[in-house]
Amino acid sequence: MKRNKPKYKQIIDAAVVVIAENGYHQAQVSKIAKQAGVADGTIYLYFKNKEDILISLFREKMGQFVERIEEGIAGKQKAAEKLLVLIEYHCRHLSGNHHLAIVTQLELRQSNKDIRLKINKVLKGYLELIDKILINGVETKEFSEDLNIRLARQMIFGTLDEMGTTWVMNDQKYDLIVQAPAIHRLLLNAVGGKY
Amino acid sequence: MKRNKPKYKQIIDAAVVVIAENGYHQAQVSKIAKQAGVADGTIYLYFKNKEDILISLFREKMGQFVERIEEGIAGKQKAAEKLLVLIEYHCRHLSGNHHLAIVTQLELRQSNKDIRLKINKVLKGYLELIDKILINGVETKEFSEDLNIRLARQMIFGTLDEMGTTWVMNDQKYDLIVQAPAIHRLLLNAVGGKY
Amino acid sequence: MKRNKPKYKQIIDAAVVVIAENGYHQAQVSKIAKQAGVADGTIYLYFKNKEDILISLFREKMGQFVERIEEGIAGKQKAAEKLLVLIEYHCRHLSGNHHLAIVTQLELRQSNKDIRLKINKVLKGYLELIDKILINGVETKEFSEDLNIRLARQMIFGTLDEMGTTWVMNDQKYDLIVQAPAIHRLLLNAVGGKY
Amino acid sequence: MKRNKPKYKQIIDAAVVVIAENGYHQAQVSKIAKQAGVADGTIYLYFKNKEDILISLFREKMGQFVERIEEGIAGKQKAAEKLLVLIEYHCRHLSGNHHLAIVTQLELRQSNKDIRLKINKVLKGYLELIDKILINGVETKEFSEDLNIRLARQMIFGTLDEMGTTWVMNDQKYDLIVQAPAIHRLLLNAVGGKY
DNA sequence: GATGAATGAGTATTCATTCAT
DNA sequence: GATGAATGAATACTCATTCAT
Repeated sequence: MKRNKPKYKQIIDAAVVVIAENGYHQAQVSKIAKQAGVADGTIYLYFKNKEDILISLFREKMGQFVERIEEGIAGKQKAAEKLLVLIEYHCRHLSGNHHLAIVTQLELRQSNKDIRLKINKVLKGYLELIDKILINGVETKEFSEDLNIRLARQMIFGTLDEMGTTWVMNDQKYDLIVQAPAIHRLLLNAVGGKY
Repeated sequence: MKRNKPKYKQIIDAAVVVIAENGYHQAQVSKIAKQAGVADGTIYLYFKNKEDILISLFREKMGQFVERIEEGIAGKQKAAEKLLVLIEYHCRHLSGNHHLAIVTQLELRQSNKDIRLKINKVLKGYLELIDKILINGVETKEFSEDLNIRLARQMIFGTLDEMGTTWVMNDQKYDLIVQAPAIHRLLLNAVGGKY
Repeated sequence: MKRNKPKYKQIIDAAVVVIAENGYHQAQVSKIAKQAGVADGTIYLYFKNKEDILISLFREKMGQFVERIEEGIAGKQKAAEKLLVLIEYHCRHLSGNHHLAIVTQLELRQSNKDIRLKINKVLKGYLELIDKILINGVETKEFSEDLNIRLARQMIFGTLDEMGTTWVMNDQKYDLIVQAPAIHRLLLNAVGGKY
Repeated sequence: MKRNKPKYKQIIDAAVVVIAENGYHQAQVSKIAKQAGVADGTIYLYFKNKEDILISLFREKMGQFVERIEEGIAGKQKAAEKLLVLIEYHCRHLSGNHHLAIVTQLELRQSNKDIRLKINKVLKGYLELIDKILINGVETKEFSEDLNIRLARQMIFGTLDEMGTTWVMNDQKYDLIVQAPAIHRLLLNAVGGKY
C-alpha cells in the first residue's frame, strides 16, 4: 500500500507547501519533487498524475480533519454542543495549518472542474457530519422541528467556508478561534436552538 | 468612453456565454471574439487584457444586480423585510440568468488569486449592502444589539453563496426562489430577528 | 487553402532538411520551425500536429513523384518502356533529392504504426501505378499471361525499395541512375517480357 | 558465457512476445522483464542495454534461420533448386513464427539508425547466402553470365522482404507457402534461369 | 546472482497578445 | 477603428539504467 509509505506523505506535504507559497498555477511537479527531496520521476511511483496529488492531498487532510471532529463530537450529548465542537475544530483546523488553509480555501479552487468534482466527493463526508448533528438536534427537539436540513447544512458550511476564505484572503491576520462562540450563537439561533 | 460603446457590452455578453458553455479554462480570447462577432485584436481595443474582460464582466453584471436590490429595499421599512428582498432578489438573479449563474458561481472561481482579489473588490458593494441592512436592524432593535456585523454578513453571504453554488452544481434542477422564505427564516433567527 | 500558402511548403521543406540531417528522433518541432524561419507556434497554423507534418511531407513529395511518372509513362506505348520509365524516374527521384532520399528510405520508417499506416495509404498510388503497367503488359501479351500481378508488383516495388535503401545506407556513394537498365532487364525477364 | 544460460534465451523470447503484442515503442524493458519472469535489473546482467536485447534477438533468430537454409541447400545440385529451397524456407520461417514475423518485418524497423545498421550486419549472412547461390548459378551457366550479382541479390531479398511485410501488414491472413513456386518462377526468370 | 526503488533528461503544444495593413 | 497572422514562453510525464541490499 503506497499510501502508508513515508514518501507518499512526504510528497503531499511538499505539495501543500509549494502550492501555498507559489500559488496553484506555479506549483510545478518539479517544484513539488524538489521540496519533497525526491526526483521528479519518483512522484509518479506514488501518484498517477498531478491531479492525483491534489486530490490525494485533499482526501488525506480532509479525512483526518473529519475524523478528529467525529472523535470530538463523540463525547458530547447535546446537538448544540456538537455544533460548537464542529465550529471550534473548523477554526482551529484553519488556524493551525497556515499553508493548508491557503491551499484549501484559495488555491485548490482554481483547479479545473474534474478535480473540483472529486474534491466535492471528499467534502461530502464533512457535509454528512453536519447533517448528522442537525438531524440529531431535530430529533431531540433541541432544534426547530420543521428545520430544512439541506438549507441549514448549506448555511452552516457556507458560513464557515466564507469565514475561512475571508480570513485567509486577509492574510490570516486576526484570531479565528476566538470567534467560534459568536459563530456558534448565530448558527444555533438560526436552527432554533437555545444555549 | 469605451464602456458605453455597443461592442463593449457585446464582448462581455459573449464572454458570459463562452465561459458558461465551455468552462473557464476553455474560454479562449479567440472563442470570445468569435462569439462576439469581432476579430481577436478588436477585443484589445476595448479591454486591456483577458483579465480585464473577466473583471469588467463581473463589475457590470454585479453592479446591475446591486442596483436593483437597492431599489427593492428602498420601499421597505423593516430590516427583516429588507433582508427578505435581498434573499429573494439573490435567488431570482441566479434563477433568471442561467449562463451568468454558472459563470459567477462556478467558472470565475477558477481564476487566479489576482483576479479573485479584484472580483472581491467588486463584491464589496454587495457586502456593504448586507452590512447596511444589519446595522439598520440593530439600530432599530429588530436584531440582537450585540450582533457581530462582520460575522453576520459572512453568514448571510456565505449561506446565499453556498446555496447558489450547490444549486448550479446540481444543474439548477430545483426551484431556488421557493426556498427564499425558509432561508429568510433561518438567517433572521440567527440575527435575533422576529417575524 | 493552407496547402497552397508559401509557409506550408516552406515548413515541409524545412522538415525534410531537419529530419535528414538530425535523424527522425532528433527532429524536434522547434528545430523544424527554426529551419523554416518561423515561430514554433506558426507550425500549428498549418499543421494539426507533428505527425501531420510528416504525413503531409510524404503526401506532397510522393504525390509529385507519382504525377511525374504518370506523365513520363503517358508518352510510351509498350509496357516494357513504361516499366523502364518507372525505374529510371525512381532512380532519378532518389538521386536528385539527397535529403528526401534519406528521409523516405530511412528516417520516416522509424515512425510509429499510425504514421506508417497513413504513409502506406499514400504509397498505394505508386503501387497502383505499377499494377497498371503490369496489367497493360499482360493484356498486350508483352508479359506472361499467367502473371501473378500482386506478386510481380511486390517484386518490382521490393526490388526498387531495397535498392534505394541499400544505396542510402551506403551514403549514396555510387551512381544509382546507371543501374536502371540492368534493373529493368532483370524485372522484365521476371515478368516474361522481351527487349 | 551468458548466451548459453537459460535466462538469456528466456529474455529474448520474452522480448519477441512483448514487441509483437505491444509494438516496438510500447515494449519497455520492464514489460520484457515481467514477461520473462525476472526483475528489471536482471536484464542488465545478460544484456548491455536495451539495444543489445534487440540486436541479440535478431542475431539469434536470424542465425538459426540461415543455418537451416544452408542445411536445406546442401542437398541440392542445381542453383535453381537452391533458390527454391531458400524461398520456401523464407516463407515457412515467416509462416511458422507468428510473433517473430511481426517483430522482424514490422516492429524492429522502427528502431533507430544505429540499431538498423547493426541488424544489417546480421543480415549480411543471409545476403551472402543468396550471393553464393547466384554465383554458383552463373558459374554453371544456369543463370545469365552477365548477371549483376549485387542487383540480383537486392531483387531477391527485396522481393521476399516486401512479400513478407505485406503479408504481415495484412495480418498474415493468406497462405504464404503456396506462393513460393510462383515467386520462384518470377525470380528465376529474372536471373535468366530455366525450369 | 537477483532485486526493484529511485533517478532525471527531454519536448510537443497552447493561447494571450501584438502590429502591419 | 478593425483585422487576424504571427509570435514564443512554459511544463507534465516516461522509461532506460543504476546500485544498495
